[in-house]
Amino acid sequence: MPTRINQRPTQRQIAAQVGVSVTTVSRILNPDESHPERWASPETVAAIQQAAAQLGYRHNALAVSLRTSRSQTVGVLLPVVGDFVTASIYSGIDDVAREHGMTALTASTLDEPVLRAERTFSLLDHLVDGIIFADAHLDEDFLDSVATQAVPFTLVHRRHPDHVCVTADDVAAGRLAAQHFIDLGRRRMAVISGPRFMSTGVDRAQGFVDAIVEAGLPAPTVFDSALNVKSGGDATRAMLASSHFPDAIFAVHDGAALGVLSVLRHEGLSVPDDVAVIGFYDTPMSSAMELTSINVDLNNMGRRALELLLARLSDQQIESEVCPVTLTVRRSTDPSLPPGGHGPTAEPLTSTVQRAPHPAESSPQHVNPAP
Amino acid sequence: MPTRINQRPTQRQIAAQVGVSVTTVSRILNPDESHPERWASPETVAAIQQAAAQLGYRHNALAVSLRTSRSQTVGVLLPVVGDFVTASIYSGIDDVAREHGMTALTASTLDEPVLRAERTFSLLDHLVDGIIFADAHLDEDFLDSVATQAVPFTLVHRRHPDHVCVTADDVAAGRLAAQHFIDLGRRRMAVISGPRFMSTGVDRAQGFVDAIVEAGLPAPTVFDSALNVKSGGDATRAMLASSHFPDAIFAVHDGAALGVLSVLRHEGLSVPDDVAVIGFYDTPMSSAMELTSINVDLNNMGRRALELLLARLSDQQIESEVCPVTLTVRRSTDPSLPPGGHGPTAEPLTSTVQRAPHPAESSPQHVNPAP
DNA sequence: CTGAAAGCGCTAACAT
DNA sequence: ATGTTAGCGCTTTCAG
Repeated sequence: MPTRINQRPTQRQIAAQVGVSVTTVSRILNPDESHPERWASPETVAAIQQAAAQLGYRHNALAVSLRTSRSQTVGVLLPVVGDFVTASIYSGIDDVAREHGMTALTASTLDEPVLRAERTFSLLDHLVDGIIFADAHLDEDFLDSVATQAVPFTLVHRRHPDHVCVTADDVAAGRLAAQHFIDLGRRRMAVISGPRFMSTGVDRAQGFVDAIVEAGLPAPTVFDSALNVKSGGDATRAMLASSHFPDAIFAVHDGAALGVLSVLRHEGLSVPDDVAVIGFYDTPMSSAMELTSINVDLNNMGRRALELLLARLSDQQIESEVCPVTLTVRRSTDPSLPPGGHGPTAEPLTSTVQRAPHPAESSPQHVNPAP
Repeated sequence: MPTRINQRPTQRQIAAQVGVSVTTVSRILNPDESHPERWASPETVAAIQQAAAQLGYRHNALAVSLRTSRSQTVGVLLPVVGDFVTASIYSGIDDVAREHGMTALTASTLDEPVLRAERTFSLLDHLVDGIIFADAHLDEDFLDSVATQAVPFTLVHRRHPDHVCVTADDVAAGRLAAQHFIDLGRRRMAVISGPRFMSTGVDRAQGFVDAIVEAGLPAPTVFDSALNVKSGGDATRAMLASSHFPDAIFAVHDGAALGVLSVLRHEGLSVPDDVAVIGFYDTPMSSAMELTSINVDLNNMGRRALELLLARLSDQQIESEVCPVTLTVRRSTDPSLPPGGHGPTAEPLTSTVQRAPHPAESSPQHVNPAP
């Protein structure tokens, strides 16, 4: 029984107990793939394994890292923790990390350069084997300075022209939204983008504007925003106050789109009759609010970002990847769809435009009388 | 200029460059609080500091930890990463960690016992100085087994009877919701709680039921749910299908409340005329949806959880803490309030019940014509 | 004021 | 099949 209460058992303890050297213990506890398995006699192996189990031995990750100068750890820099987008990306990263017996250390940077540098260095202090940046700024040169260090990295979600990244096909997404509005016969478009340093908003807005201009329609107005509920609402109020009132709004973030819907509703405007709205990320809120939204597999983007990084750590050549996007149509653009929408969010299919499925019947609910 | 491209500089390099021993370098780079500053001659100090700066020296956190058996690191176990609640708690923890020059390592457990154990051990392998569990289960004994290790821990958000924790005043919150409904003249109440192993839902439902029964009203029905949009909607449909249709629903999570609102709306029911709704956590969505919600300072809960843990690490005696809750009233219970609600979420005041402020005028919006 | 020596827990040549 | 030796980068007695 592992009744030890204070000290983690060491290989030395095992060695002493079994009567062998620490080297042997180390070898047994780290079965080397290359050499079959004749590193020790069956008895020794058994004895060591039994002692290890009995003492509750666990590797000291720090000692191993120090010795091997490989920490089996990757750092992940997130702009914020706790929003649907970064959480989904992180989740994919974390899955891959676990599959490879690695640990993902996270840090949030709030998109503040000082904090970002501080946290990056902190990760490096912990000898991370690599870093994934989910908070790249288009205009920054910080990443170049990181490239100076011996630690490889990849970017995810937001791109930077000079580095390997895994992004959504943001330009295509913008075009997809534009085409949908055009198909619906809308003429006066607006797009709520994000800060200029985020490639996501910039690229989406670019694709949106391009497609509309190419269609011979008036160029849409682009609003910068902070990509949250409040700023989405603010942007909408600004639109309402302007002379150029739109009949279609594309918000590059569902949070902002919620702000849009909320303000429109309270101004007595009908969605989609007066204004059609498209959001981004197809969050659970999208389906609850029946919001047409663009879907991208964020989880998989995270996965790929780490997989690329690991490939890079194995000295493979790696290249940027662009992930496909789809449009899930709901009642915020197409009132002919059946109401509801509390079923599971539509799965992305092979086609780029799909209808939301008829909401699934509610599963039988376990009801409990009050105690 | 730090043009090194491959190796982190070590104290040995500095020592060699300056012409002193590593011991001296170490002393200078770790100014000891107790001894004023006469550890080295001013020249040596200057030379070392200059060399360190020039080489871009940084501590090797692993080596330091291994030597001192103090990692300046705490582990945080979250049920999920990426939801508003855990993110807010984590944010408070992270702030305190930074203030103390520590690093917070996170891991998500999805409330799965196997994953939780695995991740906890992984944290211990990294020699964390302490752990904060945000994912306690009421019925588990896993924490007891962790207590066997030499690593101290605290709980946050969810409580466990046997361990120190920082929680919201969940029972009071339930009573607050009940009293508000009672004041509004509602009679047929329901509460959407969470899984039975979460103290949060259990305690809130308990307070809610108690207050209602004490008021001489019929005991509310308690629905278990997964505390997300879909399950909130499912529970609502179950209510609609039952004979006991409520005129007031308390959901112990805003996500579930969104599902409630969504289903009610599509069933053609008016909120709050037909059904009043109260949510929990006062998320940004609350104000966008004009949802009356209970507010608790999650960020501060996180702060306190780590502050208590640090106190514990300094051998101080620590005790559980309960954080106050407030009710922010919006139109989902009180239609007399002005419409809107896109302003900032109401700040909790000293009183326990407050009205949402009149929505702030939208700040001037920076509008950019399309490029 | 400074240095020599020991060692945290572990792995990796290099023996034998 | 196993042990010896050396050392990752750092801190910490203990001597000078």
